[in-house]
Parts: sequence; C-alpha cells; structure tokens
Amino acid sequence: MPNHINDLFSVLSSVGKFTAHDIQQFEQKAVLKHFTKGTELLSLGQISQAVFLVVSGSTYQFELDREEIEEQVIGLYTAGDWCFNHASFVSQRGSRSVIKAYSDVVVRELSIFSIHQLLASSPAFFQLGALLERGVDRLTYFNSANNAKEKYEMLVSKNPLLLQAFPLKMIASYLNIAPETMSRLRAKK
Amino acid sequence: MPNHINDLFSVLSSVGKFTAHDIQQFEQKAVLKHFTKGTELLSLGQISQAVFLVVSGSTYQFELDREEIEEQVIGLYTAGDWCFNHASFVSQRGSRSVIKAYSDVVVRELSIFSIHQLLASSPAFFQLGALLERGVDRLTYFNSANNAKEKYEMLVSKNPLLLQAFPLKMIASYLNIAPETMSRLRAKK
DNA sequence: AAACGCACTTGACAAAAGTCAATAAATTGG
DNA sequence: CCAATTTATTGACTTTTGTCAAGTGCGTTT
Repeated sequence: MPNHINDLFSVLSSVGKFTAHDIQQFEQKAVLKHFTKGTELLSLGQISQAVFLVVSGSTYQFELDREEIEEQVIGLYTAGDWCFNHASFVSQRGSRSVIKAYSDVVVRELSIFSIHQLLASSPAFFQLGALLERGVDRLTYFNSANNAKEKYEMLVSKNPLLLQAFPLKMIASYLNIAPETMSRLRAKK
Repeated sequence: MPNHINDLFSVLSSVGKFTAHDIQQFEQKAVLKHFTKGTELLSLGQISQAVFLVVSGSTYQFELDREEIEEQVIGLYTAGDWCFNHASFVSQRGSRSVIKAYSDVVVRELSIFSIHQLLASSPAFFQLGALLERGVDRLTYFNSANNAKEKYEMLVSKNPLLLQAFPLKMIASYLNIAPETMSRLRAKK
C-alpha cells in the first residue's frame, strides 16, 4: 500500500478487471473529500451511507464500552484501504462504532446510490462485493492467532505500514492486548 | 428460537415486514432439503452458492489448521438460524471453512439466483441484507468479551440453546477456550 | 457382562497475559 | 524553548488460561 493513491487503476485492479471507462466512471462517482484530524467520518448511531477509500492520511474505527470512556480499536486504515462500517452499511442500522480521521485525511467517498449506478453501468463492479468483504476480513483476521505473539507477528508480516502510521497503544488495542504485553513482544525480537 | 420451524412467518418477521404474498414467494424459492448427520452442506474450497435456514436439527461451521487435523469451530446453528459462509457467498471465492450437519437436519436452501428473484419481486426482501449481516455478527460477537468467563456468560445469556444442542467440547472451540477452562467456569457458578 | 470409546471433570503445574508502578522518551502547546 | 502531557518501556507481582495426566460416568459394541 502506497502512502498516497494517485492512480485508482492500481487500487481497483487488485479487486477485479476494469476498463479505462470503468475507472473513469468510478473516478466520477467516488468524490474526493477532505477531513481534518479528529473529524468523524461516521458517528455513533449514524446509518452508514457510503464507503471511503483512503487516498492519503489515516483513519481508524473504534467501539466504546458501556460508560463510553474506553475506546476499543476495531480498524486501522491507511492509503489504499477501504474504510467503512460493514454492519451498518449492509443492514442500514445505526452504527455502534465510530470512524475518525487520525490525521488529516483525503478520501474518495462512494455512496450507496453511486454504487448502484456503477453496478448498472458495468458488470465489472460486481467485484466490489469482494471489496466490501475485505472490511470483514480485517475483523476475523486475528481469530486464527492463538496468542498475542502470533497476532503481533501477523500484523508485522501483513500490515507493517500500520506500525509506522499509528501509535503502539492503538495497535495494541486493535490486537486486543495490553500495551505492556505488546511492548515486551517488540523487545524480545 | 424454537426446536422446529413450522411457520416462516415468525422467522421472516424478525428481519422485516413481509406480506403473506412475500412469504409465499419465499416458501416457493427456499426449497426444503434434508441432510443426514455428518454430511457437508459446504465443502472446503467450494464456492458458496446459497444460504441455509435451519428448520430442524443442527449444523456447525469450522476451519481446519495447516495440517488439516484440528477443527476450529466458527459457527453453531440450530432451528431458526441462518447458516452460510459469508465470505465465500459475498465474494464468490472458494470457502476456507466447512459447514456440516451435526445431526440429521432439515434446511431451506436459498440460492443466489432465488435471492435475486425475491429482490425483484418485492422491495421487502432488501431486508435480507440485514439477515446476511447476522452471519458476521456471530463472528465478531465475542470480540467485546475480555476473558473466557465473559465469553461463556454471553453465550449462556444469548444462546442458551446451544448448550443443549452441542457438546461442550465444540462450544469451547467456538469460544476459543480450552475445554478444561470451560468445564471450570461451569463448576464455579 | 466386559471392553471400549467418548465427553467431561478435577488436580497439579507451567505458560501467558494483565495490572500496578516507576521511569524514560517523545510530542504537543503555549 | 520549556513545561506539560502523552506514549513507551521495564520490573515485580497477580490473575488467567493452557497443558498434561488421571480418573469418572455413560452409552455402545461385541
């Protein structure tokens, strides 16, 4: 994943086969938006109406505990990542998580309406279904890891860029381990 | 959840508003099928072409480790539950998990094609999206639990019927805890 | 009835991870 | 640029969980 997405071609190509015309269509529908650091792209209780492709900067997604104090990180996104609340988007219920800009961020926003238009314009966009599925992959990703060390090593090998983009505290929360445990894992190897 | 689903009305009503005609349509498209104990409803590598509504009996879903020996349970389903591999179904890739009949089981099978037909016949079936989403809920369900005790108590309070339908060994695997740990949790309270 | 397999329990111990506390390093804001 | 805050590390200790092993109860088979 590059630090900044200049060409949509490389991003979309990883999903399926698209013609130049398809990509042009996409570019038209997926409007560029800028969010300053700390802004919420999706708020608590809000119904998700769009998915975001991170162009530059980083965003994260978190849930709140009962007292709405502790933040449990459930997603970390950098340039090239698709970021959205899958549950809220698919079922059109209020979101139980928040998506927030961790830094100043540029995204391409693709609304449900635009997705329907793209689907109508070219069958290639059915591949977007696979794309949406990736949002879930992230959540179920670390299920196969049996302990903290395995989780950390999976992250290092598959998403090394996250280590530079986010503080370890957030990464520890994402992996659902104590920051001290994470710090010790790093010291060992 | 009842032990046996006689009327589709109650099942569908929990998803959205359906007319008698809608339900009749559904009944026609979702064909009844019988699987004997141990039969695979979805095999490893197979691309999921349908979702199943369990009518009676029970099914389970599991992943295999690298040596294909250890089974990691990722889903337990009894009457009234929708059972399918969300990732394979949505993205149309080969399944990395297996769905198997734990007992003799009767299901209603709803193919992708039938879903498209239902969507075309009535807008009410857009609510099926929410239904499909529930498959994911199960996976992400126990993420909010911090330890084995919380996981077990969540299961007891939300899915008590599973305790009767499946051996504790499988439930322990589903919760990703050692069967001994589970046994001790039960002894305490 | 005896032998067997299987699920479950229990005990003893080891390993893993969390908590609390002190400190160091880095970042931010005035 | 310095003070204040946040973030990361490290040590000591506790709690939780896993592992290994032995034993019990129950149903099935022969």
